[in-house]
Amino acid sequence: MGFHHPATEDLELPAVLHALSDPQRLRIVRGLSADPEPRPCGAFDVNVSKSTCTHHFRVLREAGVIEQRALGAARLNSLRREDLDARFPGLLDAVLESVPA
Amino acid sequence: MGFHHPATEDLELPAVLHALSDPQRLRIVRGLSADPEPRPCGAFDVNVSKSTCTHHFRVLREAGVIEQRALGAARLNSLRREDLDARFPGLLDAVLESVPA
DNA sequence: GCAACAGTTTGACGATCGTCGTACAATAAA
DNA sequence: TTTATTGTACGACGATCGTCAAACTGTTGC
Repeated sequence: MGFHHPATEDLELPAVLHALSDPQRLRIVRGLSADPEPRPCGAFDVNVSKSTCTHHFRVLREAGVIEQRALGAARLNSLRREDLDARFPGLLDAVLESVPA
Repeated sequence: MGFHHPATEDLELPAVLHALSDPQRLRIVRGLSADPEPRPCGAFDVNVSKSTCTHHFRVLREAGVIEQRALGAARLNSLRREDLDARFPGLLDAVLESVPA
């Protein structure tokens, strides 16, 4: 419950880059960008266990890449695109537009 | 001596992001961007030991962020800006233009 | 109430990371 | 030929990482 979301001005570049440097998390962010509709953790194409999933979403949240909002038992995840663009202009777009490999 | 530099088309986003996610390496890249003149490892504002320095330059090189060219005993480091821009347009600029914290 | 569902917490595991010191190789300068 | 200078190679160290399974909390629905 103690969901900590860093303030926009507290976002740190190394933390954001590290959060984005993992393939699984990159896939989460890509999915969230393709369809910005906030949705629960289970609704992502991530083939790892539940606990690993929790871990990845926490890394993304604590770096300030995503926002997690509780809705009942679920956690609605959304991209903090505005905050990221304000703090690191062009970064998210550059990451997302890179050839999907 | 077996300096391995990945080909442009082999650059991988997670590896590049990981290479850039360390403060020391970020400082190296920033310095190399501020003054693109190729220069030896010792000419950087990095306060770690020699061996750690070698390590950081290798991570950057193997991710394809920098190029290392031997000149006598020294290793001339330069930014692979064109290759990075070709493979991940806008990424390096976004990283470098983010507020220097 | 009870079962199913959605995530978290904890603890563990091997792997990688950032760091160092020492020893080494190669070049440059004396 | 010595003696610096520049950087690499090789362990080593504690810390963090990505992963999992098991147990748990909280919600939804019967």
